[in-house]
Amino acid sequence: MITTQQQPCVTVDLVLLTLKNDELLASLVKRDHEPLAGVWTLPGGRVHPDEDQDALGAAVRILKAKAGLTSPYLEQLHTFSGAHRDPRGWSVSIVHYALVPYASVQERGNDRLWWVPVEECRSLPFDHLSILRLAVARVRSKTLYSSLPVHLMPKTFSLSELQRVYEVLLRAPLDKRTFRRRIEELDVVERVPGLLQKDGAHRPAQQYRLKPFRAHALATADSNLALRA
Amino acid sequence: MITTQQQPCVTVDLVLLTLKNDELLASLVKRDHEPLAGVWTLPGGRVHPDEDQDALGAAVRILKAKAGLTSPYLEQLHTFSGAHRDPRGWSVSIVHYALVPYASVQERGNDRLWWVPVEECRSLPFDHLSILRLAVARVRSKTLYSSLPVHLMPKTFSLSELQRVYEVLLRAPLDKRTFRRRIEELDVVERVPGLLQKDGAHRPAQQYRLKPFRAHALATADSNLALRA
DNA sequence: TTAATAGTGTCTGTCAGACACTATGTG
DNA sequence: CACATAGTGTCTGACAGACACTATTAA
Repeated sequence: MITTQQQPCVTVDLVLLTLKNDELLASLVKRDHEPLAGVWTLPGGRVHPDEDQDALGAAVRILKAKAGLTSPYLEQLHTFSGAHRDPRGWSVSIVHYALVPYASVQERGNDRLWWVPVEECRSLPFDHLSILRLAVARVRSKTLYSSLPVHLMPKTFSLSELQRVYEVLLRAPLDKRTFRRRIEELDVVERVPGLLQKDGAHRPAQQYRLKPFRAHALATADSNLALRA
Repeated sequence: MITTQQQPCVTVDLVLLTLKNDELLASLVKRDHEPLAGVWTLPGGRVHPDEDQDALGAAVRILKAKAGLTSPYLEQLHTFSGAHRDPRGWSVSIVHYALVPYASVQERGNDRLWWVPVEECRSLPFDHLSILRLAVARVRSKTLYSSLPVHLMPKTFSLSELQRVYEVLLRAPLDKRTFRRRIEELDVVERVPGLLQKDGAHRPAQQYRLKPFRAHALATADSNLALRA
């Protein structure tokens, strides 16, 4: 493989995010090849032209292989490239980010995944720290004006729980009335008829779920365009 | 690994946009190689690992080579990839978009560039029409909340001219007072001291220019994050 | 009853839109 | 002067934030 050097190596890396105990977590895997075998990095892998339709397809495949997840919210983030990001030479990483409910992470308990609070990630190999930071920034930014965080929720949830998730992502308290008005306008969740959550000495909460047609949003491009147009 | 063929071809394509006579124009070039030699497409080319630092560097090089332009607003748009977008096989295009003042297009008059009103682009080879549409949508979207369109303006301009550009991009009339309040808040342009534009039987207009530190914005990532944080 | 959280009614300050007004040039 | 465009003052309706209030459960 002397000429492979001429053509850049094309990979897909993933930033897999979930929320547990009011903390945003990212998943890392242990590298099994050199260079840096045994070091924790973002999950990723080469594109397989023979089996992947496109980069999104590769992301789906890698997500399935490394995390056992099949249909979370998945969107292209940015493409990182250059001569110096990987010691093996000029490389391209088409980075995608995914949001997963912590419940589905637990279901498919996967020892090879390590979930780290994003705030505690201070160093990662290659350019993976910048990648992680960009993904987190993107999610926080979209949280300001979209319903993106619903993809971090379990199948059903209360509006108070959803508000808590927004507050964690935005690192600021939100007003209950304002929050509920916004969510209603966004029109992405619906009441689960008759389902209440009783969990303590207080009024039970109406349960909500993602509206069906939004449930498997695989955004291939800037889906926020529609929101503001 | 027998597999140089297996490695996808990595290219950078450009959506070069300018504004002339109240119309948004995109630039096309005539392909000089097969397949589709002689057909008009978006400018682009392979990444040159030996001379390009990264994809942005390749974009800058291609922009210089094909359009003679050196420092317009340039930003990564999206990466298009897959087995079916190019007959030669699995390919990756890291698409960037650039905004250029029509004045600088004229200076470096380049016969090989054809400027087409984006509304009139009804078909392009490969997936270039989707690419063009996404770029235009991105620019229009950012116009709603950012100062992006200033990069389409000549060195100095009046606020009325800038408003006209916003109106063309948004395809809607804007209120003068509201527009000027917004531009002032964005804090990206400054008065050119004492410079007035006299062009008719009416009060002359104060000239403005980009604030210096923003003049050469080469965004490597989502620069709109900062705007909304 | 109290405590705790769910959910609603409603006031108010802010601000975008609307638009009338003034300013300043040419002919 | 008339006319055209530049630029400003200011009113107002809509709405986000604030917060008090009611609702409903367990203990």
